[in-house]
Amino acid sequence: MLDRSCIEAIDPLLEILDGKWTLPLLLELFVGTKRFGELRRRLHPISPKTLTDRLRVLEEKGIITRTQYSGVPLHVEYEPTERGWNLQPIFAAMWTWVQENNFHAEPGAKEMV
Amino acid sequence: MLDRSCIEAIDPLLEILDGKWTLPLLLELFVGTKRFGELRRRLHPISPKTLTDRLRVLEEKGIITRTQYSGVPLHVEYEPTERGWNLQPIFAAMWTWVQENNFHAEPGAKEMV
DNA sequence: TGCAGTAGTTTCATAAAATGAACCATGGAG
DNA sequence: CTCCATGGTTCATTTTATGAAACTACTGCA
Repeated sequence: MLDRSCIEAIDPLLEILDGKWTLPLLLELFVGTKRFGELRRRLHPISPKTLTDRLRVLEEKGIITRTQYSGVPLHVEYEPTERGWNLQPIFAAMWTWVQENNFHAEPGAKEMV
Repeated sequence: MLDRSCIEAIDPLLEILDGKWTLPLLLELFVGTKRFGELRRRLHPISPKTLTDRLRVLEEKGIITRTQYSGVPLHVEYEPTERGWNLQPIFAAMWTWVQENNFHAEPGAKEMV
C-alpha cells in the first residue's frame, strides 16, 4: 500500500501544510468559521503578516475561502472549503497516533514502547 | 470529534514532522530499511548535514532506530520503530486526500471542486 | 474634523533551516 | 603507507520563515 509513488504523490500536500502555523490555523478553522481578528487572538503570538501569508496560500490552494461582508466596520470570515474539510481524516489520524503512542510528554522519559 | 483540545494534543507530533525533509525521509524508510548513503541518493539533493540532523531527531523521538553492523566498510541501517510504523495511517490519509481531491496538479486550473 | 473598529499592508530586522564544500575516522586490500 | 568505501562532521553561507512596528483603507458617528 505504501510504495515509492506515494512519496511523490503527497508532495503537493506537504507544500500546502508547510509552515509553523499552517496546521494550527487549519485546526482553528475546523473548530469553526473565524474572522481575522479572532484567528489572531487564538493563534497568539502569530504576527499579522504571517497570518495573512498563510491565509492567502491556503485560499490560493483552494483549502479555505475568504468571504467579505459589506458593512462597517469591515467584516471578513474564513472557513474551509469542501476540499479543506476533506483534510480532517489526516488530523484525526494524527490525533489517534498521539493517543496511542504515549506522546503526551517527552519520549523515553517514563514509558517504554 | 475535532475540538480545540485536538490542537494542543497534536503539537508534539507537528514538532516531529517538522522540516522540509522529514516526511520524505520517513516515507523512504517505510518503503524499506535503508543505509545512510542510499537515503542520501534517494533524497538527492539533500545535504549530508541535514540528513544527519533529521535522522538524529527522529531517532531521539523514538520514531526510527539506527543499527550499526560491525565489519568493513562501516555499515549502518535505519528503520522505523513500532511507534514509527504507527505513523503510516497518517500518510495513508494524506495519500487518500491527494487522490480524492484532484491534487495531482495545481488547483483551480482545470478542475472545479 | 477626527476618532473608533476591523482588516489588513509595508518595511525592515531577526531567527531558523538548509546548503555546499571540504574534511575526518575506520580498517582491510594492494 | 596509500587507496577505497561508508558514514559521517565542521564551518561558512544562503535561503526561508517569522517577527515587530508602523502605517493604510473604509465609513458611520459625535
